[in-house]
Amino acid sequence: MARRAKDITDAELSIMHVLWESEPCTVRQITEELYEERGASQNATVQKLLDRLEQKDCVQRDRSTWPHTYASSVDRSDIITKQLQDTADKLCDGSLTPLLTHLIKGKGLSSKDRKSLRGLLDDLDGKKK
Amino acid sequence: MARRAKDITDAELSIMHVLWESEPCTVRQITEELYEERGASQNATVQKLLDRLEQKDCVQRDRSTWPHTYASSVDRSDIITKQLQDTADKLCDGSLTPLLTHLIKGKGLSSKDRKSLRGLLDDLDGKKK
DNA sequence: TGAATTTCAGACGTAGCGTCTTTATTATGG
DNA sequence: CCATAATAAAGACGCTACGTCTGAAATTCA
Repeated sequence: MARRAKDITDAELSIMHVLWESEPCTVRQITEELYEERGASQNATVQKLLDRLEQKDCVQRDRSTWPHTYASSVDRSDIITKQLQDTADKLCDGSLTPLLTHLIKGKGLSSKDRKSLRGLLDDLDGKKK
Repeated sequence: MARRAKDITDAELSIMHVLWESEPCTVRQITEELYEERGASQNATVQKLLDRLEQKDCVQRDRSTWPHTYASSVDRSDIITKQLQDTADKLCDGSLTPLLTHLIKGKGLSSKDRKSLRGLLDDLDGKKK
């Protein structure tokens, strides 16, 4: 089987969400944000998830502080890009355009959305010209 | 952890691709398509994957024929929808619009693409009016 | 009926995930 | 300077899913 770069799991993603909201963070802060009661085990779980995120190059760890502080080294849009490219690879031979047309054809698009998208397209056309 | 509807795995997806190309299919046909040499074990693997796909309501199985024949009961665009919605749920609070703008802002968009997208938007506006 | 094919049920090894326990390390208040 | 609390580090555990394979029952056809 093809060995793709590791995906971010759900539990890991919940940690990324905390970091994206307020960086940098200590383990303690993250645990308090995610768990109702903060015991030793919850702390260790968060720590482990951070370890793995560090290995995946998704968070940066500052060992000069005590306690260590963590900051995200990828932002939401990086992950969106990766995810969309992944979907395109698996389902559309790698081309993103089918995803786009699919999204546009879908229901949940208000007239305001359409307007702003048209604006984006205009910008692109303008720059290219 | 949240229990989402099962995703289609890579091996399962390769089977779906075969079905999407030519339905209905027997196990044998699929195996021949996917494996160089077709032994008993390869057959069983394909069978098992089809079993799981059936459980996930992704393929339909016709037990009145011999050998049984299989046909997809979801098409590519259903899975694209699910996948995009999944991404939106995880990364954009469920809204698809960020994905769209993200895609449009991305590089790989030719002027022809932009033109056809604009056409799609026009169609939508027209119908709504 | 016998041979070949297909179906069915179940097992296996591997891997990842989320969690937890234990031990070592660091900082801090008395 | 020591005792205590907090944190870091390392590793184990149970679970689930995945892809694969084996062995036995069922079905078709010559």
